[in-house]
Amino acid sequence: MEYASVIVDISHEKLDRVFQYRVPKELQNRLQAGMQVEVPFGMGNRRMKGYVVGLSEEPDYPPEKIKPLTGIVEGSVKAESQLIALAAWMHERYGSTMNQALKTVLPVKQKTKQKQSRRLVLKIPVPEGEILLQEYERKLYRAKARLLKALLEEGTLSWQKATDGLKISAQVIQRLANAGVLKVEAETRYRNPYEGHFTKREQQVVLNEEQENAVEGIWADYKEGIRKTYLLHGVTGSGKTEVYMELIARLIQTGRQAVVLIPEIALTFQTVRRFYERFGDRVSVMHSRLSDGERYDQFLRAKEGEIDVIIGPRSALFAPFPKIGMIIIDEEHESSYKSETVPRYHAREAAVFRAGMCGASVILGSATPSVESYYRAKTGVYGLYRLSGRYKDACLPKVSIIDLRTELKEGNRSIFSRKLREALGERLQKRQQAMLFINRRGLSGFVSCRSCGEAILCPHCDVTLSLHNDGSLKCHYCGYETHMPKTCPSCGSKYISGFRAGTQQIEREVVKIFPKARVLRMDYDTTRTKESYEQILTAFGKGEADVLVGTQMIVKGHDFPNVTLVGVLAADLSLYAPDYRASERTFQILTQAAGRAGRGALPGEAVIQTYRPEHYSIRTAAEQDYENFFRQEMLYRKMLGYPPAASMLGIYLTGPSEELLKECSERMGHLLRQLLVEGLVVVGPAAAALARKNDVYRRVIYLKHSCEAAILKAEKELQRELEQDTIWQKIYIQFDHNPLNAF
DNA sequence: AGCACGCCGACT
DNA sequence: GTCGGCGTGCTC
Repeated sequence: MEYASVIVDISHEKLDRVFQYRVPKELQNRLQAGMQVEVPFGMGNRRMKGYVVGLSEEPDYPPEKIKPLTGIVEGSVKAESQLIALAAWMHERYGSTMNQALKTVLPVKQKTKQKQSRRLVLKIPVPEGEILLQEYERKLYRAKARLLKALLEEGTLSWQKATDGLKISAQVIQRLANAGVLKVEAETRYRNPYEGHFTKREQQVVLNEEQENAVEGIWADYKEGIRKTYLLHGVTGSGKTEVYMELIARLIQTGRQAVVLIPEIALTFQTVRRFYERFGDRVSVMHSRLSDGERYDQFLRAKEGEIDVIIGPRSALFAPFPKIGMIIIDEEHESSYKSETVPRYHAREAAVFRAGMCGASVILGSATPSVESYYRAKTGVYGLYRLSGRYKDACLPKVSIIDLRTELKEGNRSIFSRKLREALGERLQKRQQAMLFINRRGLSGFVSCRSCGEAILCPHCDVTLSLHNDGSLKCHYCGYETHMPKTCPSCGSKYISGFRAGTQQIEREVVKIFPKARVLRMDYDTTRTKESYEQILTAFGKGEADVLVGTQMIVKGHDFPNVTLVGVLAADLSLYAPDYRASERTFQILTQAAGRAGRGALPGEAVIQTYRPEHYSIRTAAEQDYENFFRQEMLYRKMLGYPPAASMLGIYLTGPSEELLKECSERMGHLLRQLLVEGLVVVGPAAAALARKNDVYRRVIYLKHSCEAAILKAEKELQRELEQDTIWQKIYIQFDHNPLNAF
């Protein structure tokens, strides 16, 4: 193949296309798609890196204008053509440049890291080397002679020493390597980050009837060549992992590989151990603590066929396995599966696409499935299996809902209800542990009434209005604006204010009431580093504290058998996030929180305090009734045209000038409203939830339509319009399909 | 993105 | 007359 199609490593729309380069003869047998190359670019022929996305015999461009590429980037490897196709899909679907898509998909090794960690090893017998050395000296091959001499003396030489100390160029090393005189080896052989911690154990796994049913059902489909997506809906502790492992064990027998995606936070010692004990070192674990180099090594192992299973966060999806048979996404409802940076891909969607290419099945597991996935399962798009029993007879905790309005009426102004205070005292006396959880995710100063519990909502969007410093209330979806009222619009009470409560206050309050209690606090302030996060959890697990106070992070991950009480301080807080997914998140977080109590032999109890005890997501979470929650939530989504009842596209506009951005966003809103797409709803423009970040202003427009094809059509047409005027080049525009979080 | 070409204002 | 402003256009 004489010509290579290259995407240059500059993320700019104007350069987001392939450029052809001639492949020098000596590289023609080595160069493959997916590799990184160095090319001369532009009139100054400045050296750029780029990705090879294709090779061809014939040029598509006047051959006399085609320049030769200058080299292959050290350490770059051939990618599965699948991964390039996946990048192309991401580029298309999420509107990133091809370069950005390739960068997220292809493993790249840090050049500096590699140099230090490589060494040269002599590969021929010493006598033979000495003869060769004489020949080199005779022919005045100075560099080769110098290198060979050093190797004959030392046997091995670090790359660093050879290049810097002996001034040997990479080309000379390459040539000697090709001649078989030496070999370049990675100093640190593939390191297995968990090696030695666990041993594989042959174990008799006994599945219960529901687990058996799921495994046999999915496996029967698989054997018949049916590939689809399944939802495994199993309550916490019902043994989803056993189902995954059994399926993986069978899959491996057929010579295929499996990818297991896990939210970073759930990637604990316990999870990892179970996989190691079952599959031994044929498993690789990706971990945020792995350096880029180590991550790359794991990918290399996958490529070389040294492993069958890879476990990791969403990026593990890009493991270069030759033949994936199953992709498993555990806790599929977790928002960490959606990338927060361009390309804003969702691992679930990307997994389904990749599975389609390589003939794999996808298994989504969750105790509280996302509304989208459950909707698809209900409508028959996904297969559905249920696990309803907790094993070892552990029973679900007893949940009580406390109405904080009643507490207020009866004179209790404290953040603890009488019930919670009593329960807490009881645990302290019995030397059991308790967790206090404050649900303050995505809070941006909403206003609620302490008397009736109502929050002030946007009359158009049904999400909470945000209180701004100037005293105004604004909607982050449509831009509606009003003044902060003096009294509650629904009941007239004057107990109305922005809600302020944090983990520090709770900690202080606990110590005030129970001076002897040992309290640990876990929130963004106390967990700046990854280590402190684990330290706190370990300390609490060892019983070094009686009470753990924290935000969302305490309800995910670790099991604490001695915790018998979970208190949710204000369950409705997350209901007021300015975001249509607020109810769904509240249900999920409350279900998870309640599930933390009584994981061991002792029975558990959960106390949920709220101003809105009648809200369906709080009620159904207390009853652990997903089905009922889903029914009510779908009604709401249908009524207001939110996903999955409709399709939604977030258009994010950012720029340094507030006026220009405002003008552009208004012009875009106008353009969109003039598009001839029937039934298209244009919401906004409005200031983003985070209206300014690092002095860059942010605005949003949302598109809604009952049919996704219409949204895609509108997006295409908008993009065509945007090319007509250079004004759009002055701001940044991003597209986000079915956004999960407020921008 | 970066770099050259090019066409107008204020300066040794 | 020249130096330098940044608008426009191109990059295999």
